[in-house]
Amino acid sequence: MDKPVRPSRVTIRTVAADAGVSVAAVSKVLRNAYGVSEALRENVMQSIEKLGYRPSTAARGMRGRTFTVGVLLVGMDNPFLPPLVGGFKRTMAKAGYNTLIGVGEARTHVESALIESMIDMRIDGLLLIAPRIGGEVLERYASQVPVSVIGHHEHTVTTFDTANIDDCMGGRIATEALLAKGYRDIAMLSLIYNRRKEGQVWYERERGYRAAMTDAGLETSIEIVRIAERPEEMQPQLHELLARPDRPEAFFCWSDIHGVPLINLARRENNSVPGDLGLVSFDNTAPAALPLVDLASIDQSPDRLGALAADQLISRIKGRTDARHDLIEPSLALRPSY
Amino acid sequence: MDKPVRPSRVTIRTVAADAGVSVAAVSKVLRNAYGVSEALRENVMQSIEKLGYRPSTAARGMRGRTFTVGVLLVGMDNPFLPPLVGGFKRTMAKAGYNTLIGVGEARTHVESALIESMIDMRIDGLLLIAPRIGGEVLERYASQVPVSVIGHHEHTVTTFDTANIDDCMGGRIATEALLAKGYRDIAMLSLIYNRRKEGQVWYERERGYRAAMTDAGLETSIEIVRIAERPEEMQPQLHELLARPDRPEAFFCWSDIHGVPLINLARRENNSVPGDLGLVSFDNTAPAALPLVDLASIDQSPDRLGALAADQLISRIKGRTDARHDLIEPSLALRPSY
DNA sequence: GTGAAAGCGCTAACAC
DNA sequence: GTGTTAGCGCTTTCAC
Repeated sequence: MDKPVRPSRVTIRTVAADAGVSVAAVSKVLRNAYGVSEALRENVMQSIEKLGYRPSTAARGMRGRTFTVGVLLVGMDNPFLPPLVGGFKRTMAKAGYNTLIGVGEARTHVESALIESMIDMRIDGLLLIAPRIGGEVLERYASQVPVSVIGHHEHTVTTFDTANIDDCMGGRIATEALLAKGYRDIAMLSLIYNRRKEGQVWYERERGYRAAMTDAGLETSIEIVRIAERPEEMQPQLHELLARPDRPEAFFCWSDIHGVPLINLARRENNSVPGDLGLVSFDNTAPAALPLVDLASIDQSPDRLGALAADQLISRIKGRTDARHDLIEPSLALRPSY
Repeated sequence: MDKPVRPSRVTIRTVAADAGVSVAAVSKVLRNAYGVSEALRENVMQSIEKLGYRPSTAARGMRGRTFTVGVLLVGMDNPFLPPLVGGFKRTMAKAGYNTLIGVGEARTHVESALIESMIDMRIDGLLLIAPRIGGEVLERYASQVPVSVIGHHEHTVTTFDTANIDDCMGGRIATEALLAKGYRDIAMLSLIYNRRKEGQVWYERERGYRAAMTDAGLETSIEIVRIAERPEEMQPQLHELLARPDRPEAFFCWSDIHGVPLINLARRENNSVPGDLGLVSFDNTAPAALPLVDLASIDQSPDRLGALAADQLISRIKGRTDARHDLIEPSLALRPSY
């Protein structure tokens, strides 16, 4: 009474029997392998259709490919992710791959557990989006399965691929847009960090900001304000920032994660944006585009980025062993917030 | 050169050899089965630890449980989903289950393919969130794997479980909130549909709206405006609605999917909300809570809903065969939009 | 309490 | 061009 009753499964053997051929023949038809006559293929396909046969991914995983790839997300909350995953999925689907997603909840050990679990299911490839775990650990996983990483600049690594937008250039473009409007006292809103900053997207964006300020001869005005990521901590920090007597004229926000709450709070506290405050943000997510928000933001072409990572993964699954580290050019979604 | 080299895997046999016991013994320790001495268990655990052994989910799937469950999402865009999936994941994790997610892209055949793929991986259970496919097809899947469904009222079905908030009551609460403020000419914004309406959440919400209006003696004022879901089509329809000479005083929106764009557009076109227009929406997603939006919305307690579905699935995996159809009570997130 | 052995459904050599 | 067969890594009787 403890084991649910299931109708006995249609296996490759059922199909073989029905079509009057060997299991090897069926397997070959399934995998489009060479050495099957048109007649046999037709015959087998008919049986498959008739019996509603579907190969067991689990069993496949024990020998060859599962035709399934995994995606690891930090969390589901960032509205930047849906279009990215969409672009990835579509490209993988065209190549005949299924996509399964795991959510790491921004906790390192959950993330590792999920990655291992996917590897243990014998997925054929793995896309990691803004993983918390560092390069060395990633290399270990990359030795077990083809890996592509988005949101983590590792240009020297050879064991896995990376796809990113040029975050440094994005920071530069955003800052230069503010400079072109005449702002001079421009600060950047970035992230509080406790781990290594090299390779992090926000750090690259900081580099772009610094470069643009320096080129404009404003290195003395460079100021990076670090704000928490979790809403409860972020709000009071943003509030405090807006109340500063020496508040900068304008902010470049490393992400809409900070940018959208900031413009909301600023306007709510009767600052006109632009006017009292200039704001350019990063990621160009849906909330930034809401008419009541209307926040200028650097666009990452997330769908293209996802498709790019998919291309990398596909070619790596096919056998490529040298690394690709691709960058996409960012652009600014112009909106009247600065 | 076409096959990537992988270090040979640590299998159950490696562990058995290292610990000097049989594979059966290792398997039993792994599954906490009866009939293993404390000494043997200790011994095996040590080898597992030492070798960094992880059982292959794929191989497990061929015989027993995979300790993995699947979630099928319509799409990733709805900000209502992250907290729901979070609640589900956490409860499943406590029971020792991994959660993998598939995205159906609101297309029926993608959805079916994904469900079948997960079943073919031998997941132990399946959570379907607002599936496009109908009850009959769901029953077929439910015969292959334990299934729980959110966002689809099917109170009579016995082969799978459902977890929902009481959408009808939600519609009633929202409408009554508007009535209490003195609005009388209240319309509802709902969905254009081409498939069956029974069991759909928006239809349940419509029922609640109708009931509240009728109870208030306003059945003659009942009006349901149907709006498209895709942004490109939605925008002009909302615009047209706001421009109507006989525009109702207030709207109950079936979801923030319509509610958030509507309040944005209304204010952008210089309507004061509330004042010129009263608005109560449904789902209480993050964008509704933005200070510049500040839209009253029915809260579904998505985390509790996810946890509820997880409980259902766990008990069904354990062998329960009678159906559970649970409802959660909705509440109104009070905000000054009406 | 422990181990030997028979599969689970598939793929891929290899033989015919 | 087609079939035979040996596993893949695990679970699970059933002897001992």
